[in-house]
Amino acid sequence: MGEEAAHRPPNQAGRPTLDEVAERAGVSRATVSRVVTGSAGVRKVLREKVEAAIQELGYVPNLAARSLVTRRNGAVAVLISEPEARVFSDPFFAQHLRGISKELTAADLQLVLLLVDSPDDYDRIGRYLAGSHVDGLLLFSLHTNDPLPALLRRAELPTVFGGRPGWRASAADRPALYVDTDNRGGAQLAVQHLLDRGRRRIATITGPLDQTSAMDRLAGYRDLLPDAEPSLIAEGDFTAAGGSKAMAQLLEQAPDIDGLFAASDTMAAAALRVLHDSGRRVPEDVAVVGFDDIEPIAAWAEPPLTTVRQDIEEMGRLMARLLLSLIQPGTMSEGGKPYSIMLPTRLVVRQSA
Amino acid sequence: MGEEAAHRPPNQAGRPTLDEVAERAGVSRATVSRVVTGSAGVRKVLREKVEAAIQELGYVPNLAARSLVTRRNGAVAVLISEPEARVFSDPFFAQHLRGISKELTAADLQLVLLLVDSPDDYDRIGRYLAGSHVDGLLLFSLHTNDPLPALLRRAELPTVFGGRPGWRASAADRPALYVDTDNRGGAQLAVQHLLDRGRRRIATITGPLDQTSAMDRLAGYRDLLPDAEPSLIAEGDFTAAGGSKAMAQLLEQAPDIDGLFAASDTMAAAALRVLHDSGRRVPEDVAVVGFDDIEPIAAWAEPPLTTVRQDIEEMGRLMARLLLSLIQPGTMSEGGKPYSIMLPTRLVVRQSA
DNA sequence: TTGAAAGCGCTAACAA
DNA sequence: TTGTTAGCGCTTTCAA
Repeated sequence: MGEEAAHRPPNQAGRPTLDEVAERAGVSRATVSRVVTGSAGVRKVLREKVEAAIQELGYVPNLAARSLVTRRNGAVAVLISEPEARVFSDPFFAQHLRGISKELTAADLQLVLLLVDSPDDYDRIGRYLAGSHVDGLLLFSLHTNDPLPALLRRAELPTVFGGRPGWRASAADRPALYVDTDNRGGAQLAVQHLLDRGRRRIATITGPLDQTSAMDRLAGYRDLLPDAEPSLIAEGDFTAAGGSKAMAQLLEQAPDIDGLFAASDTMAAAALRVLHDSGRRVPEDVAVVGFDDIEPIAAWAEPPLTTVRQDIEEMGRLMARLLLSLIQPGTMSEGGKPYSIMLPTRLVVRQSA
Repeated sequence: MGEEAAHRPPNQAGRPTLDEVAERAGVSRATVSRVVTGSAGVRKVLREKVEAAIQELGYVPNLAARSLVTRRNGAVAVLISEPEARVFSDPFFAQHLRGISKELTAADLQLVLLLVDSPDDYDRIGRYLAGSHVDGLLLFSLHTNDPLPALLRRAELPTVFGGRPGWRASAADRPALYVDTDNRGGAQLAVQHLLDRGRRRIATITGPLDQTSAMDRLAGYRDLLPDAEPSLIAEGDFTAAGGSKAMAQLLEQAPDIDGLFAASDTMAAAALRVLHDSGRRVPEDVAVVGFDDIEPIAAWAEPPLTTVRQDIEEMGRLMARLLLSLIQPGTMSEGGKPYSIMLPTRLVVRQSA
């Protein structure tokens, strides 16, 4: 009972604290802290003593304690707000995450994944984001009517968007930072390729038109085909089911089409099947170009898809880097202000067009 | 200069603290804390006063401060240790994550995603896990020679495995908790279906045999075909490329096969293509059964794949629930000890067999 | 270059 | 039922 230790709860799973390291190394807490944080001004002798003690004890700093005083959390949230099944029917987000993870890892930041499932989640997410648990936010897949931007304005969290956000910014807002694929240019590439192949009745299956990526791809189509009749355009939703439906609709409205630009590989693959079932040959009767270049879909489609490649992993990496420049202003090599980024696309020619 | 506030750094983005709420509500810090944590014993009058103050100030508790004293973090790590591209060529992990996220969300826990990319990462991951930043760990995709288990033993973190771990436990270890699919039973389902269809020369393409899921699926095949010759078995790696190669090898070794069980849909789809290119018809000449039932692959294969369905999202959900029972012993409804779980599979019959 | 000491925001004994 | 008080483990002035 007289034992000091008996009164204290065991520290976290018996892990050593900074004080214990200090005692072992025969220095003060402050010195150990300096060594751990890598700040200058510790003599080599002492530093080595401390490092040895850290090694022997297996000391690992407690992040909670640290961020309580530094007001930094060493963590970044990734928020994916896509209630539809689409998210999980293609590896789009997985690739993004990989890119993000690589970059964050290099900066020693943790990735906290926030998935929005139902509208109820917005509340919880809002609380979390406001709770100063993360230093920044990477935000995906906004539909134009998404309630998230409002939440964000309150949280005042450094944020980078994946894909150009679609809402009208009010004059007071800072411009949103984003990383996007050149969707419009990519669509132009696709349509130009179809034109080069001699196609003249070129239809398109769009994504959901409340997303900028879908809108931009349609805009690219229209750039080259300003006079396309409405019957050549069908709205899909980036899913296979939506692609099938849109393709069937096109075939009904314009049975004489000889080219198709589908705004995603998933929809293109579905269209391929509908075309096949209708007795049309690809590419002989109808040439098809997709978008994304998602390998298991595009390369293994029947026939393999000609498609517009976007580098998703690179997008993720750049998003992370942009966010880092926001929350660690000194760290980044570039001196200038951070800018939104538009990544180029390129055409991958396989057999469908 | 005489101002108190002038000496203090602004608190996190100007966010109110517990003290400010207390002052505003005219109560003590402790009372506010009681209200916030929902612990009993606060009069209704005071509670309402506090709640009003919280509302007005927009107070959100600082998690770092809280976990510093509670020694709980309100976060769970998901560690995916799969250096190969496979992870990102099928939606396997995305589905898992969704299930996990749902369950964790309900328990108000955050999901911290840890991705292992290169061997160097193990070090960082080990440090993170040891740094008491998370309350538990969900661990995926262990190969039998994975260095992770050793790291874990040191970290002493409550852990649930996705898929039965493959290493030999030493007697001293607690048995590992895991959630797995009945891989062996599923494989039996697949082979039995081929037998029922009258196939007699049934080959299999396995996964990488340093993973238990692959080993178990092969065991299921052998259960029904104990006399299968070695030439009917080819090792793949769950990827499309590996599936193609294995299929080509099988065709060479045993050109007369009339049935195939591929241990993943991705490999089955690749095999389909090789079979097609070799002039064989599916299912007439060779009937094919896959494993997973990953929709965009299985349903859209040519022809659509008959396959063994495993409920991946449910696996994720159960993993999370199991972990919760470990780290919140009181909370779970079941009184008993936590057990490893084996999920059933079922055959989805489409056109390939 | 080093150490002493204050305090980050919160919870949880303990007292009242 | 409420308030007082003592830290959780760490960084960071400030003095020595």
